[in-house]
Amino acid sequence: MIDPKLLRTDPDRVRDSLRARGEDASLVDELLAADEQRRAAIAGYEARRAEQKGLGKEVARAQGEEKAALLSRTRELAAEVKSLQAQSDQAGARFDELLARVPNLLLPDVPPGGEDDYVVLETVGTPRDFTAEGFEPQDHLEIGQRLAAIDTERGAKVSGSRFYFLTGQGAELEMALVNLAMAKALSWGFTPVLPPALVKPSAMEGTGFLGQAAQDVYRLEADDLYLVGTAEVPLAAYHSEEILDVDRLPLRYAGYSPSFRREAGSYGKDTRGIFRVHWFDKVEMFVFCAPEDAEAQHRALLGFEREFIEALELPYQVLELAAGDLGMSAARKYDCYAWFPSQQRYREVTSTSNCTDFQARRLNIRARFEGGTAPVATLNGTLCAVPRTIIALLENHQQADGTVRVPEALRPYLGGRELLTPVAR
RNA sequence: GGAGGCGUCGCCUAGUCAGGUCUAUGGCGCCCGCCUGCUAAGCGGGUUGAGGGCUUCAACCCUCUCGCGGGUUCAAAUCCCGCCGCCUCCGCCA
Repeated sequence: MIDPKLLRTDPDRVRDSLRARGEDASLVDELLAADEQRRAAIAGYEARRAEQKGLGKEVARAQGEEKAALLSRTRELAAEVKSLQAQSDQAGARFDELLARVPNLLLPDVPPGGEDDYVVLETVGTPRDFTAEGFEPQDHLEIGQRLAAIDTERGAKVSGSRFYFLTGQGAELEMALVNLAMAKALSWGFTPVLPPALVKPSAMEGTGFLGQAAQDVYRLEADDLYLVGTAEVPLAAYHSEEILDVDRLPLRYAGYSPSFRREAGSYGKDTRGIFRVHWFDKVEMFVFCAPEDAEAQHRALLGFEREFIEALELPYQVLELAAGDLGMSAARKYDCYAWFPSQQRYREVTSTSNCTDFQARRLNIRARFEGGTAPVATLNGTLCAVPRTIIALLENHQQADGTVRVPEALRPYLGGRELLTPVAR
């Protein structure tokens, strides 16, 4: 959530942020009205309650008739206090509910517009010219099937559409990618984490995934648990309700976990292969830091993502997303899009968000700064989303003879192998 | 799944049976000060967190906070109900 004090001190800033995201700014006026009601109700309750407590002490001291007289007075007061408390609770709940609907404030210079209004910050590397090499590039599914690495047919048989098995070299590839990613993260000072993939509603709510994104989340009705769509959720909630040691910030974690997404509303989109699936594994970076360090940490996360993509020798672009495409929690977001030869375009492989203090407020994660405790900033970034990374690898490094070249950085994690080779089935 | 025990302001702890100056005790740790060749000890004070009032700051004041949520009562750390977590034992299982 945003800082509720801002509503009173700088409501126009909140309005501007809502408008830039393409949302209705009248929410701010509703909130201001609700805030006033809430404050009045609380003040009324607190005054009466103080009176009641004072009388209570007199009752404790008094004896006999005096006590009986006091008791009859305080009985009336008790009823009044109870009703005032109910009013105050209700007004507070109304305010909280409205406040939870406000998305994070944008950072300066976030590009205006929606999904298509991203800004390409940089293009790195050059897509291969397969025509000049004299062969037609195949798409990842054909390559994956030839290598006996990807099996979507049996995925559909066992689990339904948008499911797959990684087998043989495909399974080895995931292990290699994850090990490379984790080794790099470790060298950068991240703490490796294997988090739970099922979380309570509070964790989902706190990370902002039960807002507009709720229809994309799997829920286990019988146990009131959610399947996480990213390790960001358990990693963020890891320190919920805690006051962190400011001297140990930034805290940086690299979580490896499965990710589950219903992909509601994407029917018919990216149906071939493993580009858009209901389940995949991912290594996710997560940072807790002081608010003033957040932008620097964000640039660092983007740098780590780029280093990983470059280690895999993939051509890519760095994008800054526009206001309307940030999601509820992010104040700024950078994506890396890798070149996909079969589609002749760049597609998303990583994404990093600066959530400033938005998630920390919801999850009650603070640190003791000079001048008191205050929410920290949280940031997240994809290090390796396995299926999309596999797609990019297979397609970009395929060769005319049907083999796939293994980039040098990955070889140590594949027993030194330089090539993935077709397997008869 | 069954039985029992436990959960108090950083850590430990008193208080819960017999509801009321509990405005939560004491110790450790930590912070500030005094004292002091230095250090230690000693002495004095402070030390849960949140929201609000006053507001330049500080001091001060109010409400909430004894795992969480309800209930009983004029009044709940204390009584009742539900839930969560931890520990011990039993059963089942990768």
